[in-house]
Amino acid sequence: MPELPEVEILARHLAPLIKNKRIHEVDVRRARVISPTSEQELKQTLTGAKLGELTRRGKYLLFAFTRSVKKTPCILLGHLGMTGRMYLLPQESPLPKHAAVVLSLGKEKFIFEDTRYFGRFTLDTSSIQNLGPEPLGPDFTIEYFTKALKRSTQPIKVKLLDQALVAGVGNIYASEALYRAGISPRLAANKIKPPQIKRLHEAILEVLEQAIETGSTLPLNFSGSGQKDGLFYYGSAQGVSDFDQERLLVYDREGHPCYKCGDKIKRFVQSARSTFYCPRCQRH
DNA sequence: CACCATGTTCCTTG
DNA sequence: CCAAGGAACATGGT
Repeated sequence: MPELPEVEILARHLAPLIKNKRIHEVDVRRARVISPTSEQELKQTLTGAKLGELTRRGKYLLFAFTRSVKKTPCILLGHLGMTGRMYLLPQESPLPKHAAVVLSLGKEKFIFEDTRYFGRFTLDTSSIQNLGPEPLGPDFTIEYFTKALKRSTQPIKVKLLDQALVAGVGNIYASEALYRAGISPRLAANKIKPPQIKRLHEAILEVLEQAIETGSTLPLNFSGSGQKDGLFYYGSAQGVSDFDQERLLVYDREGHPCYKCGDKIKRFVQSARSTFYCPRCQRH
């Protein structure tokens, strides 16, 4: 469930819960998620360390921590992949089936669970080196966006998923932003005219900001339940559907009427990912 | 059994 | 060398 807004919400939620907590024990249950860091290195580095700030970069979580001996601030990189979750449990609670890494923090334990194990929890920070600007930061300007789009012939929907263009947009919000901007997902990036680039830029900011704001005001279910993961952690006790219906205007709405014109929303595949759009509202 | 799924990386092709 | 496309990764839901 994790695109920028979900990761942002998670970071805000988790930050105060883990800050200044000492890591007493490190349990690596799936070595794949810590690679290329070795189990030995992770344990050696984290055991006894104290957690500090938790921040976000694109879809990545940056866990700052310090070790008592050397006071150099270090970073642990977290990524939720497609199905990752992070949350605290009471020390005595049973572990979830797909717990990948568990950190004992005293009375509680920090859980990184990930059914598909596509996520990461590693000391290797190389993957954030190639990220583009934060979409909600000062570097993501229309000028930057225009120049970057000019260099690509890829369909704009595919290009928006390129984390080197802008960091944090994923498959759901790419469709959502294009729908709001009224731009066809098939349009080549370098064919988009300035007025449309501006609209798309605005739409990206709008859709991400709105998702963060909405997520901030909801009762969230970070550890999940037996429930269908759906598209979010967002899920009140009552269920997810109402909220997602309001929040997502095109994604996963194939065959349903467009909220603007009533035409049927279409689905097709680009780079092996589903794209949803309204053929009438998004012609060029 | 078939197809689908929020993401990234690696390999191949052109 | 570079851009683009697709498969692989691993598990579960429908």
